[in-house]
Amino acid sequence: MARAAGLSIATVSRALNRPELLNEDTRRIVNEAVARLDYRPSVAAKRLRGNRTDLILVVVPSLSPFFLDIFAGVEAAAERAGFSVLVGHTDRNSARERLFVDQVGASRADGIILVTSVDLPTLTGMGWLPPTVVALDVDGGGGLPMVRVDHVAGAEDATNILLNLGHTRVAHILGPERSGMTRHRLEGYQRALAARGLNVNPDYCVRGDFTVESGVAAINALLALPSPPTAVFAANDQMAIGAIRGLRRRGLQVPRDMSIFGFDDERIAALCDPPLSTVRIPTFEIGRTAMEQMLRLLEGAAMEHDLVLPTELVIRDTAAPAPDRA
Amino acid sequence: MARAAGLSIATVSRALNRPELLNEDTRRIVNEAVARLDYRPSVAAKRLRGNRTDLILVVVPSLSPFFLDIFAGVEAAAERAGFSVLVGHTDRNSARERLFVDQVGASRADGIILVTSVDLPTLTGMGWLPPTVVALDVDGGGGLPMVRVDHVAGAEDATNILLNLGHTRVAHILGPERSGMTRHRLEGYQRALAARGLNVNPDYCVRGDFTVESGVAAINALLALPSPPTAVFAANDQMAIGAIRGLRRRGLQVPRDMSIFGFDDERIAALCDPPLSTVRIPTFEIGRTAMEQMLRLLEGAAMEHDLVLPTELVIRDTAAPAPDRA
DNA sequence: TTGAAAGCGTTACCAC
DNA sequence: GTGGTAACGCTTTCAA
Repeated sequence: MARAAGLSIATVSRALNRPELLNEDTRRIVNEAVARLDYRPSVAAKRLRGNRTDLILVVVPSLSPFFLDIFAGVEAAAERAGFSVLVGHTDRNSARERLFVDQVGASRADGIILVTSVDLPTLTGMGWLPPTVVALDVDGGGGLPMVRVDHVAGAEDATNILLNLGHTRVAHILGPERSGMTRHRLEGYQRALAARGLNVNPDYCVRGDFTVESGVAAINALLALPSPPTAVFAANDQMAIGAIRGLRRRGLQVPRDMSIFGFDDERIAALCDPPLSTVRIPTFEIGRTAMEQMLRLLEGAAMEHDLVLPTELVIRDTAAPAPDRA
Repeated sequence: MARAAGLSIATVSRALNRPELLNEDTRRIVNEAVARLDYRPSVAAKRLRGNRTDLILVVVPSLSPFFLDIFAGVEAAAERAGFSVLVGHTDRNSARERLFVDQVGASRADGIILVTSVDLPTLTGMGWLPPTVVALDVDGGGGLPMVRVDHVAGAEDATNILLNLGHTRVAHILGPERSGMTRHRLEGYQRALAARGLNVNPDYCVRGDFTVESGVAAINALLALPSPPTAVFAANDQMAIGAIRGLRRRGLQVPRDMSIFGFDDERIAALCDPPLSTVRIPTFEIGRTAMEQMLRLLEGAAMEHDLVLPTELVIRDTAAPAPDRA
């Protein structure tokens, strides 16, 4: 103990936390002793008293690059506030999710940020919940603080780009059934068409499952139509890339023969050939905002309980004017 | 406090930690009380006594997808041992790295896994160091426990594949200067050639900087040679993809007109067109092994101080027999 | 088999 | 301004 400094234990504590209360001399003495003994306050003891850990647990369903930027955002905001970030992933397993929540219950962390909860209803049904913020879930719910993104508006924007380029036959490759994301993105597509008085041709809505292969299959189905589209909005980048690949295999070029738009702005979108026009989800900002919400929650400050962040169009090289306009 | 269970504080503690010492009845009483009060032991208090946090800090230079699998490996091993994982990134900033090390010094975590240290020499020069494992650094050093990967052997294997396909004019696109990784991969390339009695044509070694663009530039330089190579081993996937792209722009096809080999097996390698043959770095295993080393370090158990993991060839579609053999 | 009590390193309250 | 001390919630001797 730093009482080898010849001073009382209380004084040392003050010197470290509220130096302004002390004599300059005493302060100096303490500082010297600290330096001499290479003394570091025990975080554990501080926690025992303060009942806080300055730790936030971020739980993701899977460790995909997509969540990396979210994490980066959380970390940025956390660091500024003196928090560190614990990471866990649930493997989309609801039991694991509950386990993590319990960890926080056991005061291993001050709060938990759930990036896309696996099973929100069960969670909110569990009597007590630690301070929780849900990020990126499509559907609101549970009355927990949320940070989300407007998939409908994003899809509408993307479709509008295609429409503004003069395309009138614009198809949509949907995501898997029963996914809220799929539903929202489809809705955005429909809205954009409706706003122009165009009606949705059911043949132009083909189902995929978010994989590259399903994109290839979808474009083949579209091409087999008596009157194929001239532009395609895919519900994610992978399927958009599949579409481009399918087109290329038939000797068709993007965007000369067909315009393509994706969604997500995954890393590969910028790297593929040609670079894909797509819709960016503000991942970093979602992470940052979620952490900021957490800080407010922890302080008991007033807060907006459902924050919706806008997406952003990323125009690259896969969308060109419609052929009759070119 | 669970002394509402009518028992002494010590008994409760025992019931939770060493139930075998107790009467079955008492044990039951405690369990009931625990359930009734939804009691959770305070981690903070436990730590104060035990002087450990059951936390491991993983520090990466940047938040790239590459480190994701490493993290997954660390987490897998950590979870099994009852540890949680804290994540930090240094932005390649040596001061930040020292900061994280200090965090551990302040007993916020029991140990630190440095995934590619920014500044190992400074660190080892800092008098005291917390339990530290270094993962993925190319050069050994500092006497710290290391988990590494054999870049030389990986590069040699890749080059040998090309050589075995009958190519005699095999070029290499190097990474940036002053990178240990670049040096090792170049060495592997040279070794493979030397083993066949081939000598290294300096024109066939062109410098890149690990970006797609530099790959395009490199392939252009190679193609401009009086006698261009028929196969290219690029020091990473990005440059390999750049090479493929450059080739395609000139109407050349891979692997028909040129064989290409990458290094790293990034996600994009499987997704690009055609899927890239490359060398996989066992990222998950590196993470797991590093954490296992950490566990040994913490226990003071005997351990190998420099573990080198093998790379793995991933044969996809970008390498074909040499033209005169086809 | 169980209970009492010391001690872990802080902070915060109250005296001096 | 500074020192004494209780309290935080646990583990771990030591006694009973």
